[in-house]
Amino acid sequence: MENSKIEKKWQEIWEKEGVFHASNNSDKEKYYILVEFPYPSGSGLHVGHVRSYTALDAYARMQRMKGYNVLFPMGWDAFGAPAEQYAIKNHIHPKMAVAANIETFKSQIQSLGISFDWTREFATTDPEYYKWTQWQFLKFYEHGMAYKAKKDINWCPNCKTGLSNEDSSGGVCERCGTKVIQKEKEQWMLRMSDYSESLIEGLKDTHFADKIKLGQINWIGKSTGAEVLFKVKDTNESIKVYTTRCDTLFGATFMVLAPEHPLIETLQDKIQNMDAVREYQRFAKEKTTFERTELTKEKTGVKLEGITAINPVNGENVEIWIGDYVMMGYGTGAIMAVPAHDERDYEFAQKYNIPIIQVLEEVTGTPHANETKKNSIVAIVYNPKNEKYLTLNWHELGGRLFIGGTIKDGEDAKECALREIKEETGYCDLTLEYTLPLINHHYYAYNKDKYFNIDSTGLFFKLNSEKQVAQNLEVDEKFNVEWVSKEEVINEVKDELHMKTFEYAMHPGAMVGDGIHINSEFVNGLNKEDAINKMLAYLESKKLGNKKVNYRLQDWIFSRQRFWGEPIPLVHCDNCGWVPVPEAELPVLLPDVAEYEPTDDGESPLAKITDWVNTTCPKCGGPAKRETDTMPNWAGSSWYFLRYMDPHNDKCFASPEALKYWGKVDWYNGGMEHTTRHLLYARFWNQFLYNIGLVPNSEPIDIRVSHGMILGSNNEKMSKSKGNVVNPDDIVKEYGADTLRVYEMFIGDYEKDASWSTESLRGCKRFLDKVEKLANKLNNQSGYTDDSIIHKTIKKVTNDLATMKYNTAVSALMILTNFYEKCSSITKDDYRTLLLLLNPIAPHITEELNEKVSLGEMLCKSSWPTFDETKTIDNEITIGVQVNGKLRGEIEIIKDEDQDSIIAKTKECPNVIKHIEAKEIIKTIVVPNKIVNIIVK
RNA sequence: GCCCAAGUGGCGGAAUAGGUAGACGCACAGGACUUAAAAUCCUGCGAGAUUUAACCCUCGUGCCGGUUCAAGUCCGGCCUUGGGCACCA
Repeated sequence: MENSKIEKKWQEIWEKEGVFHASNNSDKEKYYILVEFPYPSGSGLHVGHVRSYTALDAYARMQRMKGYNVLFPMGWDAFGAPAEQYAIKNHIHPKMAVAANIETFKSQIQSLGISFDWTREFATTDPEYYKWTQWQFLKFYEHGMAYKAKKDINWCPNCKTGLSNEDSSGGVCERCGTKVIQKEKEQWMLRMSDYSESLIEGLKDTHFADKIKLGQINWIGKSTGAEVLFKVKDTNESIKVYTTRCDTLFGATFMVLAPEHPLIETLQDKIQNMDAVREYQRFAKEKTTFERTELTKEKTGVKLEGITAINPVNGENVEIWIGDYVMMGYGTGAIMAVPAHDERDYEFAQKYNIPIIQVLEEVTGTPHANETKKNSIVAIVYNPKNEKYLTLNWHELGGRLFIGGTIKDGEDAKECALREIKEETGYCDLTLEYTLPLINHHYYAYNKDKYFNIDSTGLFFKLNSEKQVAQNLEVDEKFNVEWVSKEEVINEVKDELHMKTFEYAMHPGAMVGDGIHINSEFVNGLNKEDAINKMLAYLESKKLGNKKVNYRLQDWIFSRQRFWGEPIPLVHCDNCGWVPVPEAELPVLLPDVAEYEPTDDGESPLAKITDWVNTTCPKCGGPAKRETDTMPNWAGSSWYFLRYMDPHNDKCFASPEALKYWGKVDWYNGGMEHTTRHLLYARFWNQFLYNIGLVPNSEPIDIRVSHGMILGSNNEKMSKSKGNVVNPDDIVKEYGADTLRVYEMFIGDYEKDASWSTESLRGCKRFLDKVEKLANKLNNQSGYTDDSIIHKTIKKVTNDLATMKYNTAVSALMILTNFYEKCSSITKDDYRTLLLLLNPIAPHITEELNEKVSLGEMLCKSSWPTFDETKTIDNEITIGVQVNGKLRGEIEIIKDEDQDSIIAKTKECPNVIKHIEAKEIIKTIVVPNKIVNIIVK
């Protein structure tokens, strides 16, 4: 059979009969399946598009056959930089290039037989569509959700446009990879951060995959903490900081302000080193220009000389620094620094020699009544020459330990450690590398029959030379001094305190874990959580601070200095300020010109088109200028799923009836790369529309799934430069659309990446050929030849198509086909059911075969086969027999056969007999219908 | 550094309320058909030991340990790869 002929034939029949048109007036239950619309690039359809379109098409086709009124639309996300770049080069209007690309994409998609309802097609660049994008922007504006702000924005010097944080992640422009710089510019913003909490909460009303929910939650970045006020000594000013660790307030030894913090200006007369401060501010700004993301992440800062803050809980003086590791855009732009318990503060304090006060210590061992308190040390000595550690092997008296000891009166930890090392091992030429955080350890000393609770200081020494003096041991000190490797330490040192000390020594720095508080007056002895609560209550009662939730999510920078985007429908009048374009005048059309070069001063190309810019004020009729910024690419895709419900409405963006009938998108598929940004924007947009009463659901999407990429046969991303690109057109031409569809469904787990293999593709062609050949062995009987296999297959395919397990659905159909191939003849019912089940994945060939052997109505208009659960369960089952957990034989049983009978059968199994004879049977486990395990001794 | 996902034959991948590991497909090998090739059909195909052969046996789902009658699947600790975030206080 000639593929291209029959494919074309059926595509035309479907089109002519309108079988895939969704009706807005239907008694059937609705089902809305959506696949992300593509950006119609010049390079045409990618085999990756084929994967997700086919997958969702298969599901849509099955749902229709099951009797749902399925909405499965397609359109074009056609605004964006590539079309504009192309237009700049070739001096044609971008809409020309877009129209040509759409035509290519559409014919490619149609050649695959995807059952989109093309009557609902639109592009985001259609004026009839972007009219409503503009209209919705005005709703944001009317409700105070859009505002213009002078902001340091991410600026791409190459594209000459502002970028959102999302578009410039990693410090480079997403489009061209140029390093992003900071530029101050007036930008339209949407108050997306107002929706932070609601965007987290709303996830509960969705059925997104967990990893997608998690991705969104992380992106929003909620954190709970406190704002605390630090007074600046001898002024009326105070500094507000945000912290998640107010329990460590007693350990705050300095503060750090963001370089742009306004307090610096307020107190500039008091700051004695203003020159240095100014220079640092310049340095910090420059740094963002160049190497913000580069490796050199060493902390830098400048102390503000002449001003001091006061720790609100203990009245201590606190140094004030500025440093660029504190960001103005998060929290309050100022932090209290607790070097003992925060890695970054620790690094900073180390570099600038600022005191470190530990206020939380880890607890090891088990507490007991009547403990004796004392202070001790654990000393770890490292010999860099042979990379070994000094240990004492106490054998059965305590195993392998480092050197320990009790601090005597008048001695500090270091002196104690040096003394103990000398007495016990004789080594005396040492350098102290680090003093490690205190550990609170509980233990029982057998030799003294006493419980102890010690504060243990860990010390990490480096051995300079192997110079030794004589040991000075007490009578009960019976150990061997041994140097051992790191591995031996990890494997052999069992004592909790010593092990923990070693961990600290390996990773010196701040102690960020939980424990009990010390040096902290009223929170001493409390753990982290309790201390946070008590501190919060204290701060609130003294009006020094309050509980505060912060989010990383920021407002959405909604302006772009580009030509090829939706014009922002506002005009600026010197008398009236910003005035919305009246609804009757929407859409604000892009002008028909042929020059789109961006301007050097960062204005949109539209700014040069004076005919377009100059207008009259809708309010006072005086002269006014249009806003020349356009909307970001994400705007059009933030609500397109609503437009599909009622795509040709010219009275509103979609009628309330249509919105109500179609409701949420039931099943939304897209790339993993869009699961944070696009999905978050779309949810935000929809939640806003819901809040102002324009849509019936707060959440627009019920289930979201993502597909894996199709890689080249060399396991790398397909790209022209790597020469591993597979063009779907070539495959359709050579093997047929159905083969390509079956192969892409069979290629592997839908949600994971998969690499292309033309050999495997041929296997799928073979499968379809086999299906075709079955047409020659039909008999005249009715009913199914084998109830068991067909009902099992119906069940498997039905469930697999609804859970995105396309690969195993295809596999089940292959098994069924292989089975029928072995039969001398099969019934028409057998064959028609096989064709029905295969139809969603391979629609053309199955329709053709169905027609050829006159099995009945067109498959896509027929009902989906149903299965009888009882027929999917086998009556005779082969189960395994294990002896001591190892498979030794198989037996045939009747379903739910009684245990005694099963056990009797196992005893007849020759190989089982071999393994149990002359042995005592201890236990026999019979798992009904699964397995038998005989335990012998 | 942090978060997430994944490691199963020569390859793509099946199998998770713990219960016969390797379904299905590819590649490969042998055979049938053919003057021949392609196509098609049949058989074999994790590793190893033994055997004329079969049966059978041992090992085997990244590594180490644990729970269990039983672990690819559960728990603890690593290693590797891929992806996301990256000074978020």
